Amino acid sequence: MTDVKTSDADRRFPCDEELRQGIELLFFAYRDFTAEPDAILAQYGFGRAHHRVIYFVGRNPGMTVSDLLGILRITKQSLSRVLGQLVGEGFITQQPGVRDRRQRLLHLTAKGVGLENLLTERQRTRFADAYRGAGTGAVEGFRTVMLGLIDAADRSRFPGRGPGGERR
Amino acid sequence: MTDVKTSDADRRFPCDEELRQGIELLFFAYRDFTAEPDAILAQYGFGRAHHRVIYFVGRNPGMTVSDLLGILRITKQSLSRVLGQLVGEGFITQQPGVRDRRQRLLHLTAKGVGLENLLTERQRTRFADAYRGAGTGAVEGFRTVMLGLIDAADRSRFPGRGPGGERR
DNA sequence: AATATATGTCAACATGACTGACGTAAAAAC
DNA sequence: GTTTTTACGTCAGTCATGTTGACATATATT
Repeated sequence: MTDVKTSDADRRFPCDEELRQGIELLFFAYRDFTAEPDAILAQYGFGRAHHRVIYFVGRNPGMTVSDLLGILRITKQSLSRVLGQLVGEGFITQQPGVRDRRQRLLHLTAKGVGLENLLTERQRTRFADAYRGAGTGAVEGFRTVMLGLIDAADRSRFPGRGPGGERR
Repeated sequence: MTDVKTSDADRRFPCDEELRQGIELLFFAYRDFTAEPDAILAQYGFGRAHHRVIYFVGRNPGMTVSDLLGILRITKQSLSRVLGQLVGEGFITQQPGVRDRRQRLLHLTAKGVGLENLLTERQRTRFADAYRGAGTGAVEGFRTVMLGLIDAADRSRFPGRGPGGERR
């Protein structure tokens, strides 16, 4: 295991400059990370919101509308328009849940999988390049810091390797 | 220096699961990172766009409108509305450049500094907690990966420590 | 003197978020 | 078995933030 140990001396108070660099890294990374898919989406008459829905439904097949709302943290009215378009244009299907027939379980269609791949491909490539250039130790560090930035309640969405996330 | 060396064996191809976790880490981190300031901004009748302007003007006093447009990557018409409000309500001042009198050099007023601190404070705290919990090695890794995600043209905005960023 | 640059402005439009109100079907509780 | 809660949907209106396109003005540059 890449178990770079973290001494107590390592856990000092970060200075203002470091913190602001973090803030800016996040801003620029997000800006550039979303730019390519946005350009593709525009050709379909879709926006970033559509990508998010397609992405998470692709990642969690059979998820409920509530699940999706919990991830996106938007209102059902906001989701409704976007999801409605995706269902209407045949990218996503809804089917009643078996245990609970009030639920509409969401799945990508073949067409939906195609678009998901097209969009996410760019983002995967961006991460693959960044990861490969950085090495696994850096990737571990990246993961640990990112988990620390995320609200504690949502850290459990990232199970697995490394103590960084679960602690605290 | 914290010079964790990165062997060639370390630079393997990341698997799909790792890449998707990266994508999701970025989504959740950005979502949670912006939530607190957004809530404060709403009380001022402002939005996230105002925060971005206040942040970068605070960080680069005397910057030009062009500089700001280059960072935000939005149109001047979009910026105009937001910047106009901030100037109109006394958070930002514009003064003609000395060398080039066409420029409007941007500065925060005392009121602007106050709001900037109020907003950015939350984000700094979030980063401080994440950094302290992770240790300096992890922070280095975070920085390296984030730089790799950012378009090469903008990496020079993050000078200094570590080889991770300048290479490539 | 002509051209390019830095900035601003008017107008129209799209996206994606919000609130509030109301409706329906199915599950859960009493 | 009736009531209540839950999951989901919908209509209507509003706001913030982005877009394009056209035009204006002052100052630098050629």
